[in-house]
Amino acid sequence: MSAPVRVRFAPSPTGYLHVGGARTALFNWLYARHTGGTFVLRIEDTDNARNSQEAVDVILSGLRWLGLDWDEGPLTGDADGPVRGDFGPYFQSRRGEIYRRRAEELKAKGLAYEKDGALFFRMTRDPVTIPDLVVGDVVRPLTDREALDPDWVLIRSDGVPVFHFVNVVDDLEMGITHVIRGEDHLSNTAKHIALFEAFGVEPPRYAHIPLILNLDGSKMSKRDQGASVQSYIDDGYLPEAVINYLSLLGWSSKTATELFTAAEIAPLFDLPDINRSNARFDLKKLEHFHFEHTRRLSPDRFVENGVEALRKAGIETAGFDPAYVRAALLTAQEKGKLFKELPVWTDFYFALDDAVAYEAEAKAKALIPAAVPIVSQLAARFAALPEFTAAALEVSLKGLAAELGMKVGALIPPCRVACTGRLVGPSLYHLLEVLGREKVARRLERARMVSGS
RNA sequence: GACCCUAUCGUCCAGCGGUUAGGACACCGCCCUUUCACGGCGGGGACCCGGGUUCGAAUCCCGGUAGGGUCGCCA
Repeated sequence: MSAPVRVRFAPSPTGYLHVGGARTALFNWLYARHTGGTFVLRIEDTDNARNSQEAVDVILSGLRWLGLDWDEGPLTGDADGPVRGDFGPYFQSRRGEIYRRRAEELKAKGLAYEKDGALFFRMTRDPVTIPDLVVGDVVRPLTDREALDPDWVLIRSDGVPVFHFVNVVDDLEMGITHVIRGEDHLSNTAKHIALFEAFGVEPPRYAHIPLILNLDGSKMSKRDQGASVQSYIDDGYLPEAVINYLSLLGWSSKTATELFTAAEIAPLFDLPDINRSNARFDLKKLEHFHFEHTRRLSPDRFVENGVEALRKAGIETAGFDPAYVRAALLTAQEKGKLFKELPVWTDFYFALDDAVAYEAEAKAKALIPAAVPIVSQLAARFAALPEFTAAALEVSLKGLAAELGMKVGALIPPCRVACTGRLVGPSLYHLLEVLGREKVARRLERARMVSGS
């Protein structure tokens, strides 16, 4: 029937991957996976001044982090490096010969002419109808400015071809069937369609997706909260959370659940279901998805991410028993915090010589003279426990509270601060079990002395 | 200035001529609870405005308004 779908993500290597670009890549990826088509990655590095291998690497690593694998395109940020696919080069900076050939074709057809050293395209004066899969048919007449001089530059006087030209030539040469891109390109599509017609070929199908704006409705620029994919990596978000959240910006599964992985979304995803209105970026909801996905994460991956997060915070876990590290980190999984915050929740497990760093407020509140008898009696009871388990510890602590005629809530803070240095943290009894008899004993003893002084 | 797109709770979505306008996030209250959370229960909160069409409009049409986008020898 219809030709196999070929879509592409064509970022310009500006040094960072914009969240809007990430969603464009995601929608292209989803459509390719939905249709069994091909997802192409092409680097639009015509603007030599700001191109570098590092800038391309940022794009590649961002996409890889998100799990958006491409079927064709560069394997590294090196424009002359290894690629996959038969439609290369995948860097526009390496496609000069193709652009020259296509420019000659237009000149031969009388549709392009030179003026002032630049090559101009003889643009149609008639309104162009843009059939869009998302918005419907859009009729784009010339604006008043354009009407003054409808022709536009294909190749600048310095010999560098402009975006509209290379974009169309590449889509044509690479056999792109569906152009899924931001709505900011909608008006310009008239130029692109006119060019395809000049080449005598059918334009691809277009799907212009709405933009992502800041929460206050302003346009999202580089410095805005959440604009860069790198910020999610740095803050320790789970990529599946970012994917999940982004997929729901402008698209809806129309099902009861909103919690999905990219692989689960692909079968449900289709172009006509995409919204027409812009969406605002709400970090709170992203955090919600992070929470949900984190709780569902396999223990192995959670521990792996956790160890890395601790390392970034300067806490080395290599010197500890792997089973201990694993058990320690896992007590924090249900909290669903960003991995950047994980050190605050688990650093006490790795305090050298059990010299727990007491948070000022926690110490002032819990490690006071009144805590001395509590801490020493707890220490005595814990020491006598046959089994050092969460369940036994709970019974023990609650039993002591009852005997002392005190509320359980009065014993908790001294014990928690003694062992963790903080007033909040993982479930107390579980954390005690993981720390183990020796560490808990040493920490209680130290807290007893600190409280008495 | 011209042209294009859009318009449902604070936010993201559902709705596609007849619904008590639904869900999620956020927010508020209560319960549970060793802290913070989780969880459970409950609550407040929206169809931008004005005209049409229709027996009947959130849904269709027109206008206005507002927001966004485009009109480069930037991408």
